[in-house]
Amino acid sequence: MVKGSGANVYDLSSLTRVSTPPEGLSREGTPANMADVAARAGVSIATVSRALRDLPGVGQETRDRIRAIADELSYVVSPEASRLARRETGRVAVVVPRADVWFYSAMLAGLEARLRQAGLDVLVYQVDGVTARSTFFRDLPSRRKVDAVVLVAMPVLAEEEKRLDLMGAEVVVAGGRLRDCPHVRVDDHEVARLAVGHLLDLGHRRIALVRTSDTEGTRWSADVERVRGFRDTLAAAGCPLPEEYVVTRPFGVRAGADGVDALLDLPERPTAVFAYSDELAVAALQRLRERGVDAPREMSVVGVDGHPLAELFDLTTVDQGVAAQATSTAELVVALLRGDRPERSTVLPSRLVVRGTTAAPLDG
Amino acid sequence: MVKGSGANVYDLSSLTRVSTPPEGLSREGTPANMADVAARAGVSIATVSRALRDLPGVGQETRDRIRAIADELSYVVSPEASRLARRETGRVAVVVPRADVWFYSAMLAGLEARLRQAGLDVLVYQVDGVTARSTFFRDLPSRRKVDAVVLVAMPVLAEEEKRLDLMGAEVVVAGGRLRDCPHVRVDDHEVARLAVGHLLDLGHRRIALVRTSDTEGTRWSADVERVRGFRDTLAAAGCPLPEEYVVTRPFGVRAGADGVDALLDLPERPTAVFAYSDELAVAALQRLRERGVDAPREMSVVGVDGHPLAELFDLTTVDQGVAAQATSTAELVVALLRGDRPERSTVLPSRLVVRGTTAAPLDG
DNA sequence: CCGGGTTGAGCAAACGTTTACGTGCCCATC
DNA sequence: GATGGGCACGTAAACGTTTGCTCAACCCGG
Repeated sequence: MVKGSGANVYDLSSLTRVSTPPEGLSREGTPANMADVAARAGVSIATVSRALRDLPGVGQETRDRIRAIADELSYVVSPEASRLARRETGRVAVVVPRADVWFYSAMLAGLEARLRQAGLDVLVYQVDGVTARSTFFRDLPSRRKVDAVVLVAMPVLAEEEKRLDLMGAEVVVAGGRLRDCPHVRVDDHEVARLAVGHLLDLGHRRIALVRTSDTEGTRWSADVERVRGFRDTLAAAGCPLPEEYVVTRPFGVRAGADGVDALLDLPERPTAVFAYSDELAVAALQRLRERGVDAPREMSVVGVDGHPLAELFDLTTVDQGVAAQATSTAELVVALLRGDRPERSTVLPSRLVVRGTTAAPLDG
Repeated sequence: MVKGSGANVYDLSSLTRVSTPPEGLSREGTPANMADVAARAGVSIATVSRALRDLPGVGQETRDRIRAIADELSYVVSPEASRLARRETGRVAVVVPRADVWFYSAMLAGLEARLRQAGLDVLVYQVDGVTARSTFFRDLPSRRKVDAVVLVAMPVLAEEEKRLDLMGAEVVVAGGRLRDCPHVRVDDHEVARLAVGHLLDLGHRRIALVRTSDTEGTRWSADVERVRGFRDTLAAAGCPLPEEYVVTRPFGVRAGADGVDALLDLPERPTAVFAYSDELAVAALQRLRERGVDAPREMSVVGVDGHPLAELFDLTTVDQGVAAQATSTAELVVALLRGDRPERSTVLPSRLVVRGTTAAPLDG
């Protein structure tokens, strides 16, 4: 307490309604302020701020005293006030089509874990369907609420892309790419090549693809590339690809089963199926079983993802390391917010995991 | 700049660094302020605030003009400032053990959807394991950041419960109950009764339970009640229950498989299994198949949840209406924040869905 | 013409921090 | 014994809204 005409430099009127701070937790109800802590410690608000944030310019003794008092009052800073003053929110929005689908929930889980470590809060936005998406990009509900937005495998129309600039936050893409946004993904062409290459190696020549559609006409990079990888790999091996071998079904738990049905009813059945995701593949396996078709003897199945179920069902799959993608994306976000100039584009490896649902075909 | 001596009441110095607002989006970079809008409209900040929030006291013409200008500048309020002033955050924390497990992700999805409708943002916290939980309750990282906290099926120690009061926000529980917190759940005793009752009706007498443990010693109400329901129903029917028939395995995708293994190796096998969740049940079915035990002929299986996989695998289950629980919880939160006095405790119905994995036992 | 009610709008004080600047004070240095 | 440089801390101006007051103008019936 250096200068000050009297002892009490901070007259009570400045202390937001504190008249006689009771012994307990400041005034009833409302949580303690910095002002309360400052008053008790007999220092200025500025000093409290510095002390609590480990900034220099505060004596060790004062610092300890302030700490103790803050603790006693169980004081925490008001994030609103703090962020208003420092112009950043400490929040990141994670945008997914829906939170209850494994791929997205796994991404969300990984992102949250890593971002939390960095002291950032995670806001979830579910944006599903074309209309929800267009409203999202029209209103940009996350504007000014977050420091960064992570779009998880979200297809975006060209005109919507333009509005990204208005977001007023770093935009990062996970599990695909979009415009010139920094992103983290796997090489989906390679994913398909791994899966189909494995089937070719086993001797398959009649290989089908089962995928789900967004039913919305927007092309998502991962989708496009995976299909292209499928076609390219077959073409490179000189395999014919009848159009009926590419089956698209609306997203849902039955998609894989329906896809298999279509394939089994074909005059010339494929001997192997490349399923777009493990969930699809598991559903496919189940339907095969129901129809008495033995996998892998009569039909091989390979999925994509690295879903826990794949292990359970002994499913051959291309693991795209969702957890790694999530962590890497989170790190990208953190680096951008710190003002670093991180690698703007990371392509993580995918890995073929051979299990029991693929084998050589019965007939050559 | 107190009382305006001239026409320009809001002199530029108050307009945060605006010297000559260019035609475009206010000053470069930084988003537009209310002050910018006010200046352009030639009105006071207060009027802008009222106009944009549909508060009375603004002429229709002025209101329209302000709206147009705000639109043109693509202005959005700063949530920090707004919330600092009105003392509420407009945010709700959803706390789950982990986001990548179906039950929690489905809850999260349902909560987000409904809360978003109400204009609330959703912050996710993953709090898994006993140490993470104790830190969570020690630091209460969500303090002052949210208006309400939704704990989703989260076991809490007695001493941790005490700290809930410090949260400084409404605390609501989904999928269970806790202290005197308002909550939404199903009757888990009834859930077990439905499942086991169904098996008894089919003629089973040797019925086992497979559950997962949190490995942490904390008892979660739903767990306790489900186990009790299981025991009570069997007891009421005069069924013996050897202790080996209650199998607990650590959480994970293998839990169901491991549980089944233990049961199959018993000298006297049960004829039916009540699985704690559909994921467990599906894993159990798979292991039965691998070991050549036919379900339901040699062993009936019933799960709990209403997981999409249950339909796919034709699994008999007790649907606990996760979506309904989520929605109902969200509505409870909204009502509490509005200051209503809603029903503090809602018990939603659960429903037995009979499918193909349960049948009469082979031997009486 | 007058008084009272209504309406539209501005003033300024919060809200609770952060931070660029000051300002004494102590101590080492020449 | 000045000089000057840290150090510890205080001052006050942001940060961008919300909201209780105040006030002028206008309308209308009497």
